[in-house]
Amino acid sequence: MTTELFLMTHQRPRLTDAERKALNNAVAHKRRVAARQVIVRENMPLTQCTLLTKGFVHRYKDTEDGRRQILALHIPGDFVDLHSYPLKRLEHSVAATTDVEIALFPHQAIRELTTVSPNLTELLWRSTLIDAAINREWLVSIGVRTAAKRIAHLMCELRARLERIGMADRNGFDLPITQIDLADATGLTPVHTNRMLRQLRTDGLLDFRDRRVIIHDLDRLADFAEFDPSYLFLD
Amino acid sequence: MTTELFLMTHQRPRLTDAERKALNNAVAHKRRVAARQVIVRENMPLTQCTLLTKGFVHRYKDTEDGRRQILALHIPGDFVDLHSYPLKRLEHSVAATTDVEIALFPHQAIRELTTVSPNLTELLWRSTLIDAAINREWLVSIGVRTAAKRIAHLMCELRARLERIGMADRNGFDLPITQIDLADATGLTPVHTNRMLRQLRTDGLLDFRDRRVIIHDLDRLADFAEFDPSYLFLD
DNA sequence: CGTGCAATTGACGCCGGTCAAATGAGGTGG
DNA sequence: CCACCTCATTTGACCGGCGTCAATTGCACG
Repeated sequence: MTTELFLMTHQRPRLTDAERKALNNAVAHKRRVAARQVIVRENMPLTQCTLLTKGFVHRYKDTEDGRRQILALHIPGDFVDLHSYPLKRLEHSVAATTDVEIALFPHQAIRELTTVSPNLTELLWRSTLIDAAINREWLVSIGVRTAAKRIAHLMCELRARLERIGMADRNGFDLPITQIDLADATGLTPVHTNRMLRQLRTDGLLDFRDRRVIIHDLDRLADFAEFDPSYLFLD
Repeated sequence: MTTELFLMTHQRPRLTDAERKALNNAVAHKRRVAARQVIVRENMPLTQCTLLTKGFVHRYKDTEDGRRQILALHIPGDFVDLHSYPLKRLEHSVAATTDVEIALFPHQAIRELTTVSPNLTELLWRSTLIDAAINREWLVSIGVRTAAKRIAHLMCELRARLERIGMADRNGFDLPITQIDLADATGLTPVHTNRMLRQLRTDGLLDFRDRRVIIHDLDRLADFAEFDPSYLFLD
């Protein structure tokens, strides 16, 4: 089922089988997109939403002086731009990090869902707000945490999110992004990101190489990063 | 009308008079809160939402090492914690910046609104997502902008938002926050914030003193800050 | 085998943080 | 009405984390 991972990560409010089926039926069609291709361009009028079913996607904003801030990293099961339904456009862009598979939901179909089921409305709404909570935690990271802790914190977050869809365990996970992506997500330079990764590796906290994160002692890493997952609303 | 400023700042989707009235009737009661008092505490179960009708409020998170990151500044007409309706708790705290007046909406009343009116649902949902868009723009600010530009950008944002509710014009606005608040919002230290304010003043871009922002040339300020208001969805 | 991009490392510089102290303004109690 | 306290603002001196610049290495791919 296309929406399987999404529903797996959103346990509340509880849905009836009819509601689950209705959500799944709202898919208009599916698409594949190649790595590094732009999926949604900033400020373009939108009429559908994107659910990520396979691969990784990132949301980002380019600045005048050629810098890029990554605003979010999305994993399978994430409703990447559900917020385009009430907003009708996005103020940032979305691109495929890896080769991906996506499912498209016409805004009109979502509106019908919200008309029929307040329960489903609440769940979809909630989903967009958990994304916002993650945005805020990143604000805290970039605002007050040191470079090494920012990276460590992000890794803890990704691990927790990936674990829920069966793509991570306590010892690590595959992370198909570059150090440049990681730098743009944490507000650091690639050079300094590299140095901090080396330090984290030397300290035995984290080993990120060849697109894979290896964690030797998750508790110690979480402790170092001051990671408290309550902002993820994992429930 | 309690919801007057809120409706003034959310023009779409268009509401019928009945919908406006229904929203207004969802207010359970009003309260005053003194400056610096906490209104919502992190992770406490919530059963109602807070609409700010008078004064300023901020959302923030404290870190273990005693630092504070301000996540949002709210002005009259803002639905400060509407996101608590789908989330049932907040992962951050909310406090009164000044003496404030607030109106409280029980979650149950909001649920009834969403059951009755998809239109109203979309508007409320949209409101929470505009807050999220502002969070993301702050992420860009802290992630890639220099100290002076961060401050200038925030001032442009606040001016634009305040103008819409008649509390600012092109020449400036009252801003009842301290330099410490400003520092915590921009991810800077109070000392450096003070230095940057002096520089902005010297450069003739911005004069923030005695709780008032004076702008001599808005276009020049916006240009310096690379301020593009599209993320505010002002319409 | 050349091309291009990611990863890595060293040298150096600067933006913004830290520390410390002075000034000023508002509030409160004697 | 003044003494005193508290907190915001301001400034100077110094420091360090992270950025900048530049070069090298490694790897994938055509």
